[in-house]
Amino acid sequence: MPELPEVEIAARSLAAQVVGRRITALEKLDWERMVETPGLPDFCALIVGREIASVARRAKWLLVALDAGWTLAVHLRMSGNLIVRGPEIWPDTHTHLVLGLDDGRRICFDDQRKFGRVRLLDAAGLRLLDAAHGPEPLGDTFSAEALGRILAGRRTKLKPLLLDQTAIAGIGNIYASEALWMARLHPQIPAAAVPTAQVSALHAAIRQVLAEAIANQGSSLRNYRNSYGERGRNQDHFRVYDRAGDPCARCSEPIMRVVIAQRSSFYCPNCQRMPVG
DNA sequence: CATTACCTGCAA
DNA sequence: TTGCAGGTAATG
Repeated sequence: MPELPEVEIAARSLAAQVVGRRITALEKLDWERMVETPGLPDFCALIVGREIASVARRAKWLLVALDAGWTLAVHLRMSGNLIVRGPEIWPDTHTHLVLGLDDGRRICFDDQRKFGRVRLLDAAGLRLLDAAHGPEPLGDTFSAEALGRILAGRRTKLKPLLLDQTAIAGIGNIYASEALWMARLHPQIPAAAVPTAQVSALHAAIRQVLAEAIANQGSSLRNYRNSYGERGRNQDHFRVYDRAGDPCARCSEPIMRVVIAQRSSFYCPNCQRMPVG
């Protein structure tokens, strides 16, 4: 479910509610596989008593910085949400991890499909997590030239490369299709075959699509909610994602759905042509 | 590169 | 009943 924009909104809405609060208890954990590291006794012992210093995002990871140098790293995967609830609301069957706070509220990790994961990392662990990901597409270092270097020499298809978190961080299945439509690039073009002018177009498209989605509070197709439990509205602005058969906004040709690297992909067969050859 | 696995729920 | 879902890791 959540890609960069959704995780960004989740981080912001969580920060607004919990920075400065102290974690007083691990009140519920009914899906132990959710905690990847450290082991459960250590996780519980280390997290209780920590104060929340800040909340940030790296790639699709939520980073909750705690005191004493620890960071709670949370990956929402397909259906996870971090939602802050008051003491009067006891969460539902999809709430698998609950952190009690010193003001009586709780941070609830809801996850219908149970793919979400958390890690409690020290500074070294955080550096490793960071180093495992490509550049932030909305960051200063992500230039058109930087994107060109990422594409150069790669024989993989363009869309799967956009989904590779070690190449570029944070892009998922929705925004890959959306950015390719905006840049008029066929999703199956070999990455190295993208013409230079189109590399610039793709760079701009990636940034525009992600920035628009953040401005719209993320996309809520099914499960996604911010940390207040509210839906995003970017799903009302998709140009191609989940719109097979609809007319292209540029040329009215019907949008196609194809499967590339085992993922649904949406594109306009007229606007997004493969170069000849 | 493709397949399978991890899970649950929903719509066709 | 089947297929599909915003992600990722582990296998041939």
